[in-house]
This record gives sequence, C-alpha cells and structure tokens, in this order.
Amino acid sequence: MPLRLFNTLTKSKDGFAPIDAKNVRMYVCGPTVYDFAHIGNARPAIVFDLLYRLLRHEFGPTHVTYVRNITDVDDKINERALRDFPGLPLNQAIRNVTEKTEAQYHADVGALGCLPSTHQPRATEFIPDMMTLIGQLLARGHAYEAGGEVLFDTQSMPDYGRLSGRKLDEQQAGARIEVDAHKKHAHDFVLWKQSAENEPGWESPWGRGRPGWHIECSAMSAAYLGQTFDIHGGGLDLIFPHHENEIAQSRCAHGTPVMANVWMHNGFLQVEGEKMSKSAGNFFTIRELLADWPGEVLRFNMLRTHYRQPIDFTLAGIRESWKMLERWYALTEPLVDPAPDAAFLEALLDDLNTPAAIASLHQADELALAGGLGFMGFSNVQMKITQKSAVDEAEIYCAIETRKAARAAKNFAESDRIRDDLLAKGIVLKDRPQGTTWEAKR
RNA sequence: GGCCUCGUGGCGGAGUGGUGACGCAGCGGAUUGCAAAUCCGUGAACCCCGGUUCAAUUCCGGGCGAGGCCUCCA
Repeated sequence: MPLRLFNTLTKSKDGFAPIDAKNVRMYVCGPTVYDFAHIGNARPAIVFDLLYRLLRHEFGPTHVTYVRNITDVDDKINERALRDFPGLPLNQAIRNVTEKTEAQYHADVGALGCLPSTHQPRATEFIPDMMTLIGQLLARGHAYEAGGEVLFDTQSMPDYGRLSGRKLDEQQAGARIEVDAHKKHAHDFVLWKQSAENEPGWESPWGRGRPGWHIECSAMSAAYLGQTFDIHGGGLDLIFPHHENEIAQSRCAHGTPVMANVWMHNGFLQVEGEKMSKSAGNFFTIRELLADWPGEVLRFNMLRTHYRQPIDFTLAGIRESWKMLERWYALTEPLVDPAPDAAFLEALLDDLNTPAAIASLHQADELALAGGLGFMGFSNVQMKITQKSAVDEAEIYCAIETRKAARAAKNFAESDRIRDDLLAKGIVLKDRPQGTTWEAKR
C-alpha cells in the first residue's frame, strides 16, 4: 500500500509521489525563539518527526531531506530582549534570548523523542536570500514600495488565497482588519520594513530594515529544498496568512506554478477541554511537563490522537498513556532496527493514522510490538522519574529488603508500615513473582 | 458575516452500506498475608429529523451542538 497524505491544497487524501524519490524534501515551520516552547508547539514537532521516520522507511534513510527552521528575527524577540537585558547592546541582548531559547527548544523536542531535522536554519543567516527574493518580486511586478515598506501586491497573483479557500473579492476588507493607508489592497502584506534605531536592522536597497513575517520561510525552503519541493507542514493556524503568503512569495518570485506539492497541517491542542492560554492558567511549557512526566509518555499521549484531529490534553490521558507504554515496555525492548508488521505500517501509510497503528500493536506479537514502538521513536530508556522523589534509590532498596524480612517473619504490620511510608514519599511498591520493584507514584 | 473541521460506550479512539475494533476505567474471577502489579473473563455507544436503499452509524439534504481560522499564534 502506497503512502497517502491529506493535502490541504486539494482537501483530499492523495497518493504521495515524490518529485525525486532519491531526495524527498519536506519543510516544517519551526518555532519563533522568544520563549520556552509550550506543549502545543510539541505537536507539529512530533507529528512531522513521525512522518520523517516514515518517509525514511519508505524511501531510504539517506533519501529524505527535512528542514525545520528557527525564527530568530521577530518583533516579539526584540521586546523580550529589551525587557530581559536592558543594559546590553541590542544585538547582544537579542542573541542572548535567541540562543538560549533555541538550545532549550532542541533539548525539549529531543526529550520528546524527535530526531534532529536534516537542517535547522536560522532566519538571520538568510537575510541576503530574502533580499534577493524581494528584489525578484519587485522586478516581476509582484511587489511595490510604499510608506517606507516593501509590500506584496496580492492582486498581482490571480489565485492568491487558494490554500485557505479565500477569494479576495469575497472578503470584506476593513471589517476587522485595520487597513494601512499606504496599502493598495487590504491583504497586501509586508516583505520588508524599516527599522528604528532600537530595532534590529540590515542594510538593504530599501533602507536599513528587517524582513516581514513570511519571507524567511520562502528563503530558507528554497535554499535547502529548491523552488519546488514535496511536503510543507505546520500548524492549522498557519494556513492563513503565513502559508498562503509563503506560496505567493515563492511562486511569484520564482515564476513557478507550485511551491510545495503537499501541504499538511496538524490540529490544535486544548488543555482539559479549554483553549490553552496564560490567562486561563492552563498554559504548560514542554520543559515544565518534562519535570513531571517522561518525554516518551508525552510523545505517546500525542500520537494516540490522529494529527488532524483536535487533541484534548488531560491529566487522565497522560496517566493512561503511561500505563499502556509501561506495560508494553515490560513486555519487550524496542528494537534498534525496527521491524513493524504490515497492519502497523498500513495504518501509518494511511495519512499517519497513529491511533489505528497503536491499536494494531495490541494484537501484535512481541516482535511486531517492539518493531512498532521502535518505529514511532520509543526507546524504553527513560520511564522512571526520580526528580520528584524525595528518597534516594539506595534508601528504597534498603526499605524493600527490610520489608522482605518482615514479611518472611509474617510481621505484616511492619511490612505494611514500610510500604505506606514509601507511598507517602511517592514510591509505589510492586511485588512481582521475580521480586519487589518500585516506581514513582503518578 | 466568510471559510474549514468535527459530533461513535463513563473516558480516549478506529472503522464500516448488512454480526458496532481496540485501550483505559467499571464489574466478576485467578493470584496475593492484605494491597498494588499481573493474568483470564465480561456488560455498555454510532447528536436529531428527513431522503436514497431490501438494508445507514456509514451516502445525500436540513437542523442542533462543539471547535478552529479570517489579527502574532503550533
């Protein structure tokens, strides 16, 4: 069974045929590094990591190029830099913010079992490429200078809005959008804008300035993947305007009919039934969650829901995920070279149907179970959590031995006291046939 | 207002024009000094109203409900 993927562009599940089977090319929009990544950010990282693994399986590990960028130029980063490092020169302050945040991001998604992407470009390293693109857009009549900015002329592109299903003439301009007077059309968007003294800037033909919010992805994808490539991914919310504008920029600059053949978008994440927001108090960073839960449990919890479905992130769900994963880990060790069975692979090949793939593992034999777990990126190495435990391991083993002796002497009052004592410290004992084991209470 | 998803047992979540997976929880049993863990077994669902059909949860239409995007946002 060939790989089929849901394409936002066609709104249907289509068979996947790469442009070049020797080099399957995928681009995914990465984080803007101004703050710790939250659990919602983890979803595309995990989803497209799984797709990366699947593509490598289908086309060969050396025949897939996966690019996930780091956005390190953004007005939110400037604000954060000025706030956190008021005494430093701006460039230094910005670098402090972005380098720290970027390192944390890579550590976070690594802990969630995501492989490093083939390339992880930073936007600031591609400013010249962006200028080139903007120059091409101006030369081809798709952009214009006004009010100190360079703007994309959306009316110059007949099928602008195709990805998001928006038609320019059907939109009520100005209804909720504040239209800048210098724009020819309400949907025109910024490619380059001038920077004030306290803003980062690069010298350009249009004055000292910085790039708009969309041009970076057009530049970086072209640099690594060419003018036309196979898959472009990101969150649902990026369809408009970000991806729509990327398509407009890339196609109009290069004169190509297509930017990426397949556009994939993961659904949103809610927390305990509500939209995650700082004001609602249900905002969780990946880092916070990793202090309480193994990364593999968080990963498994994410994959239990199909990537296009909304997911409700709940405590009960994480506990259930841990339980399932723990039982499977007790049964088998995932293989270094995973060999999943046909049922598992077919589920994944059907638009990454991870719930069906996971369900198939319940029926699988030990080898196929290990193969499936390994395929999805589970390593079976980090299930115990000791950070929250106030007791050190030697003390636990000592208590277990003492309790063993008490039980042998049928002093059950004492053995129960030891067990309750450990439980109060967050340690659960399990009397298995092979002997007593322990784990952190969850 | 425009565009787009989605409504399956207590919860999570596949799938299908004709006996409604699977997991968690629950219940019964085994095991255990008692628990936990483990093992075996087990009841329970397709939002509403029409239509097409021999037959619809599955297809079509309408309704109701939930969510998202239209503004930086995974």
